[in-house]
Amino acid sequence: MRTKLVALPRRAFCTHAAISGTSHIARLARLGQIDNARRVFDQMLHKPIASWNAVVSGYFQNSRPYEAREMFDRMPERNTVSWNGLVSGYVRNGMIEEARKAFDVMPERNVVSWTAMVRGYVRQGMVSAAEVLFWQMPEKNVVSWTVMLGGLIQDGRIDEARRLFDMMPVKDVVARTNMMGGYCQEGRLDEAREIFDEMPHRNVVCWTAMITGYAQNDRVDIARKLFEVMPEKNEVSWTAMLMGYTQCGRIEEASEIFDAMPVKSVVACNAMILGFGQRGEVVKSRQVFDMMREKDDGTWSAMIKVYERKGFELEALDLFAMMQREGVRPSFPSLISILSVCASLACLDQGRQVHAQLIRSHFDFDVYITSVLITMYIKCGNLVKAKVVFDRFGVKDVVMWNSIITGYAQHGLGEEALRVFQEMCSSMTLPDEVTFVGVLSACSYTGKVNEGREIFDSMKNKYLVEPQTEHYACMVDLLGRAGRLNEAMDLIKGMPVEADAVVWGALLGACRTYMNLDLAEVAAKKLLELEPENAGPYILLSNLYASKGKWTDVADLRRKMRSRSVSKSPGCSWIEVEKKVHMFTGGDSRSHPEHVGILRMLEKLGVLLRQAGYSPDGSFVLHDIDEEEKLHSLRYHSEKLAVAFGLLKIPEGMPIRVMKNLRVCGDCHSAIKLIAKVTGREIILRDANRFHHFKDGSCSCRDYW
DNA sequence: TTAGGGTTAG
Repeated sequence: MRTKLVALPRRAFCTHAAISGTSHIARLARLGQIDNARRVFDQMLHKPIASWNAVVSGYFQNSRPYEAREMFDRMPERNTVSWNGLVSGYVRNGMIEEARKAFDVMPERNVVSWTAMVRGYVRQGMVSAAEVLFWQMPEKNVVSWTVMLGGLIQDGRIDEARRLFDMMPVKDVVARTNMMGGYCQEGRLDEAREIFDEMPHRNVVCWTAMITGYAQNDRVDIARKLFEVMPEKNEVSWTAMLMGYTQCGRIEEASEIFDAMPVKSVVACNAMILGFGQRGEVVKSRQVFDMMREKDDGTWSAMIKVYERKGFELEALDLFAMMQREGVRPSFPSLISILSVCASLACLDQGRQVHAQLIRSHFDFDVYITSVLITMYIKCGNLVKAKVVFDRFGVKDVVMWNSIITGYAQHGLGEEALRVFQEMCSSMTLPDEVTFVGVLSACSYTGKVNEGREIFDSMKNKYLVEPQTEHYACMVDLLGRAGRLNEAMDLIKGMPVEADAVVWGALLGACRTYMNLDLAEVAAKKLLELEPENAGPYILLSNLYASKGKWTDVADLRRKMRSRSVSKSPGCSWIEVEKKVHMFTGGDSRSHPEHVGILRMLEKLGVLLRQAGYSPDGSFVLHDIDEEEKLHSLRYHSEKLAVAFGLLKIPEGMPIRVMKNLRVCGDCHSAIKLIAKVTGREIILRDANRFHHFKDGSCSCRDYW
């Protein structure tokens, strides 16, 4: 009697402890704390199979498949759940072959094992393999049918999916929601709505799916009506509604939804950061960001992206540094964002660091991120490194080929670009419209008129790529640079689509080079109609008037600009020194702490340049100001300030890399050529359009830009 | 402790 009394609670205690240990492990693993989960497991005296299974699954859930396998191999005994955990764990980590091996050797299979394997093939996009397995299943339940249904939908085989759906012996909410979502994806809202209306029972998930369906298909107002009447809302449904508004640019309403949400989930906050960012309300984005107590990787990358897109590159970089200080390990999406920041800001040192992180996280085998990486190296002016990364990558896709072709084009390496293009074609990768923009601009930068013409013609005939305005713009540029202005004008007249600002801009640029005032006025007039707020055409035209000494016309233009409140966007240049970016605006060096040194360097250069026979070219200054003032404003152009600072700071033998937000001015171009000569330094300047490699008194663009 | 549906991001 006594033993019984004692034994019973003891056994009850033991079992209870074991169960709670197991569920504790599972909970920790779900929270991403797999190492703590492992500690709990190690401390357990009695380890039931379930606890082993929980640890194995936990490792898989946290993307540590090798440790999961090690635990599995060490298990004293295994049941079907253990084997199923192994199969589904491999599936979850995209290791389909491993999953299949485990599936083939497992001693006993049940519906779960089969379904996990079918799901694995679906996840890999191997839908036919999934179908084969599905029809071999000894027994199926609603879940297995639903997995197969999802596979067909994912494959875009929506009508086949419907046939399968009709064959299902039992349909529950999940299956119906799947079918409904499939129709929504295809834009077949009526069929989706029919399934929704005929559902015997609806839950939050299917209401949300229907709302998303309407929102994604430009029916956000219908979505809102459903949202108002749905019986129960959760964070996800609020977020879906919010997204519906942000995606169609209705930020006011998105913001209202956001304010009304009882619980502001991380996802909703992230969406709102991006939503405000879209409209350029960067401060509001930041307010949401600062308000969040809990942030995920998406939060950081959203805020970084907003900064990057809206031209707050330094803030983006600061935030990335802060993220790392707070110990947040950047994962795939934020690394992509920050690589784009590095590319647009051209901070090579930061970019290199990110590259190292990619290698450490094994992301360097991804085609997509590698293309971003190549672009980053190119935009930082490090073509050699870009090519090394490119060559090392195995099977390349169009985007990667495009990155390197466009890169060569921007650096003025026309021959190389064309060679890579040939290589691409013989590698059986079909060029797309982006490829041709790269190839044609390569021809244009190197003056290969005939090659360009041939390629332009082959686009349609050989590669079945319809030329778009960008391609016409390239051709206008190509002909225009070669001085064939009338041919360029004829091409524009013959365009099947309306010429846009880029096309007219190309013509205007060529008119500037060849001093053709008549055509310039035609192009500029068109441009002022198309983009009245853009300062570019005013400036080009006024430079043209100025260089012909027509100061009354210059004054007229300036009056027009003022009355339409158009202002010249201030030119600025920057340079990275020891992982810090230094920004300079024209005429203003005083804001920099080392302005005294910079001015002294400029004085010194001035003497050296005059000795080398340099005379400043005042035609590049917009205003009709007196000669001396003009020369003064030339001397302090932002690119010159940045170059001077680079000469002070960058060690001898290292190239000086300077970036500018506008096109380099002609005077600076000739000055920097000479600076490269008299100082014996290599200077790489990235302007808004392309790269200039200055060495020994000449530039890689051969004065043709 | 193992298999299915709705929200963000590149």
